[in-house]
Amino acid sequence: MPLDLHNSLTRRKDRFEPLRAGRVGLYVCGPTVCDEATITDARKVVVFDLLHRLLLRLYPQVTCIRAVPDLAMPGPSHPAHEAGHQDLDALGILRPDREPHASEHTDQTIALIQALVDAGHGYAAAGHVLFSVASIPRYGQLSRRPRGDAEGQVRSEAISFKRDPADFVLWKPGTDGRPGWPSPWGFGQPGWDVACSALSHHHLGPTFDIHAGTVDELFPHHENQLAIGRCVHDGALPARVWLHSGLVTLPDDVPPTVGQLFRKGWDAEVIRLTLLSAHYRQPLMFGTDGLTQARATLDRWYTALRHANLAAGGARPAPDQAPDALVFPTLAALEDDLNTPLALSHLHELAGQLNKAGTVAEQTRLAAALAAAGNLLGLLRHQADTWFKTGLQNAAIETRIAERTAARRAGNFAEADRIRQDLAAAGIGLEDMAGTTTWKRT
RNA sequence: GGCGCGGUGGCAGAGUGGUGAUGCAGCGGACUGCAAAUCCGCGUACGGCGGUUCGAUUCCGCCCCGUGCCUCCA
Repeated sequence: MPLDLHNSLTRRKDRFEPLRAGRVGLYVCGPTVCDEATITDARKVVVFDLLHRLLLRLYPQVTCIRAVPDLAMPGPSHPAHEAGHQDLDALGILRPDREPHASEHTDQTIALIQALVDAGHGYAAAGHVLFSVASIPRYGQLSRRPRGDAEGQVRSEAISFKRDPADFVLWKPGTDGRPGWPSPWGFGQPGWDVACSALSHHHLGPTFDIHAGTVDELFPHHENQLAIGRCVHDGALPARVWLHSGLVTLPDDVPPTVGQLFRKGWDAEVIRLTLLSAHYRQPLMFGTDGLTQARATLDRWYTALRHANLAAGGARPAPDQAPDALVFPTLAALEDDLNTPLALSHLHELAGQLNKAGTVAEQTRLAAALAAAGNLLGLLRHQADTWFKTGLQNAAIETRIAERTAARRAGNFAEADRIRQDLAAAGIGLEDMAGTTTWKRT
């Protein structure tokens, strides 16, 4: 089962081959969970979590590193980090193998800067250390940006000690109030780009498989990491595949953080599905309409699963027993550059088949397959009945339903409808099945 | 201005050089005490103008619109 990924370096979809057979290193770059997670952060994290899960399924040994660039507010115990973690865990994110903090790798970062200086790629000037883009043959390879464009030169006058306007900061002198560290070049702090390079180098080595981030980081951040990486490994690329996820547009009707969405009552799976409803490289409009539609979609799938449970006398679907052939189309869609919209269409296909299934055995197979396919995406992790009943006063509702059932049996439909209406007003919808009545929040 | 990315039916959103996914909404039907759920059926969608081609939504050029980056900031 081949995996194809769109590589920003080649600007094509390429067949993925691990550098070392069976072992994959994944580095997720950029600002993550330094504060309460924003929707934009969440998209990146969810998308590359999906990739992480997929890699785990395809390769025996996967190392996922998610960098935390906390130079501005150092320390893994920063309270904001924990809040971010809680939200991300709730979204069903697999914890990366390590989440190195830039603030805890300043020794490695300084060593890396020193190595660059020693090799003639970095130079000190006015308390800074700068990377000399002229010292490598192909700066700009990733972003394909023409060198020396007019405006860049104008802006660079502010830092006139640069040898080349495109040179970027490896170390900068300390400023009052900001965290800093001692170094051979004085007290100060590392540039963001080298810090990330040091993290990936330290945890995954000089060359690893996949470097992932958002498009807005492509230039200059990733370009600079690429340049640094080349210098410490004889010109070889630090990562073979560079992935970029698209940005999120937030309409005014939606709060900017995941935590706020939770507080407004949006379920984690609804948020996750909304984030996966567009292909990861496409721009995503994250609005209430999208959330509403995602919830309707999950309701449809959970309804199918619930009916199958009922038919099977309460048995839950067993995703691990799903026939491979039924799950395969979903997996294949994900292996094709994480084509989540296509994968989701396969879930709909499974749900449709499940709804039409004639026998309990068939329903069991299809329910297992639907759950398994959903799990590939980190979805459908709840028990179906729970999905519809979360947070509600079950006992009281069951009593009312029993009263209504009695009324129906007695032919007192006026009373039955009154109870239905009462419950509907309380946000409870009733569903009369063959021999029983189920309910759900609406 | 430079370098990118995108514009698909009412909405969301894949995909493809030639039988036009999928979901939501809508319309018609089946089922139902009513309803819900479900099932069946229904839609001449590919920003504009040219070009290549037997044939383009899909390839090329130009234009329009939207959006991202253009540096040391996390």
